[in-house]
Amino acid sequence: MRHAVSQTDPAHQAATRRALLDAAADVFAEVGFRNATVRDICRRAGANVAAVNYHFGDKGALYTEVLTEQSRLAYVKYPNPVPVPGLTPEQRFQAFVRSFLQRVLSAELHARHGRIMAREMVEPTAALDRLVAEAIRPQAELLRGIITDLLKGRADAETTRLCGMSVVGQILFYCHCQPVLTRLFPGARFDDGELDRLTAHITAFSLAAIHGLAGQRQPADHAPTTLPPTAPQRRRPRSH
Amino acid sequence: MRHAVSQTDPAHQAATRRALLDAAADVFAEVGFRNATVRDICRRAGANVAAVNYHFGDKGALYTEVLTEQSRLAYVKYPNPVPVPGLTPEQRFQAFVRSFLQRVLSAELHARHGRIMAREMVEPTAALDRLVAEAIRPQAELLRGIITDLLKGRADAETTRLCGMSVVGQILFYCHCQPVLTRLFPGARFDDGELDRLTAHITAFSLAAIHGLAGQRQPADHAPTTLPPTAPQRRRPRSH
DNA sequence: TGACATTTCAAACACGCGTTTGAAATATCT
DNA sequence: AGATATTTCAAACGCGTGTTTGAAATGTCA
Repeated sequence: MRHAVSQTDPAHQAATRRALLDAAADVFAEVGFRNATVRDICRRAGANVAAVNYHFGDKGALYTEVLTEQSRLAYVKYPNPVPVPGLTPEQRFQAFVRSFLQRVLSAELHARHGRIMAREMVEPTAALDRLVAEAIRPQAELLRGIITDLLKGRADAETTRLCGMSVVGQILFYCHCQPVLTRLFPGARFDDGELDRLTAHITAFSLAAIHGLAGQRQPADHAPTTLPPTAPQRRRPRSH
Repeated sequence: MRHAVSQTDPAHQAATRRALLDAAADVFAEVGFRNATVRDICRRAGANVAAVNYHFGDKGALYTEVLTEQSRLAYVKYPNPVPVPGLTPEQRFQAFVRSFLQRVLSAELHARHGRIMAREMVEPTAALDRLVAEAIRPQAELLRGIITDLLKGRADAETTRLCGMSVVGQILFYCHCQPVLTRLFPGARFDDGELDRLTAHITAFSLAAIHGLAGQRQPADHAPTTLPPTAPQRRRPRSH
């Protein structure tokens, strides 16, 4: 080593940028875009107030970058189920619910993705359009395909769509209404520590509903409640 | 008549107060508490900037009053189903879903209640504790009772609770995720114009699910999809 | 070493916010 | 009519915000 890394060398520059992104993700998840202050973000990142404007242009550009990165991180860590040929629609459905809940509730990701998304839905910013196009719509299409298979052609497109929203509504509930839930059931937890329980319930509830709407008999247990999570979870490489 | 009502007479004072409450309800529903400005509220109410502080003390007290009033208005206009002895649990369930959707989506109430509640859940203010105690908890208890009857004692308390959250999650979805829905399905509407369709779907979906979890055969149609709304809708008297 | 580029920093700027103020306007009461 | 209380209003205050600025610090390279 030649000398200690000083404040203005490239390594430290990248570190400042990274620290800002991390601090901003926390702050935006905690209080939302409008209520977040640049001063708070910089303080947590150990940087000067002017750092955000220097590295990202303005507060809005920083938010967009945080949104994109957190979404990407969530999908990399908890990807959607890959369409393995042998799986039944019921198994694909359970895997879909589980990975969705993980992305939204994951403690390891500080539930950042879910919290930021919840705020973005109730109080959209300019970034929502891109988010819908790149993340939400593919997700909706994936679910629609699974539900179409589950219904075995016994329901029209409108019913299929409504079923999809019933499923997503159940999942997002634990993310959107967390403050109410903690007050309503002070002892209970509704985070990713309860992931298995929540996955099992939403899957059982929804499959019973969809099978019922399809006019089928309720099959006893062709949807195993235990299933390898979603896919081999690889960490993405550190480089960018 | 003696003379035109002037600015400082008691009638006009009450009118100013009322105009502030109305304008504030709109603004809080549109942009939330923190993003709402006293100046905007006063401008819409046709009042001076100082009017809020004079009539309510401060912005927070105005918000509390708006929250209370909008909640009361929603429940007065769309009350919970009264427990008529002759009704089946399925009928009570449908009535519960319908009145809940009405309160949250009602165009006549400008969807104020639903929008304000959605914001309060994602970004709670000091008023949330009282709201949970006075409005949300009784609502949860009512639903719990109906679901307990539907399950006919064939599920434990935990499952009952999870079923309740599945139902509420489906309902609130149309309120919380409106911005996403309009982008995802540009042609479709998810407001109280679709009340009958949404009520029918959520009821059918949830009853099929609950009956399935209770291990029952799926009864063909003991839950009529048409039902007198909730209760005779009386307007509350104008006096206060 | 000296010229140049990059990054950091303390300080300040411009603006919008909730709130306060003191006077003006009007109604009420004797 | 005169005194008093209530309500409205324009103006201002104090503060926090996102952003800008110009200099200082540090790196690179000839």
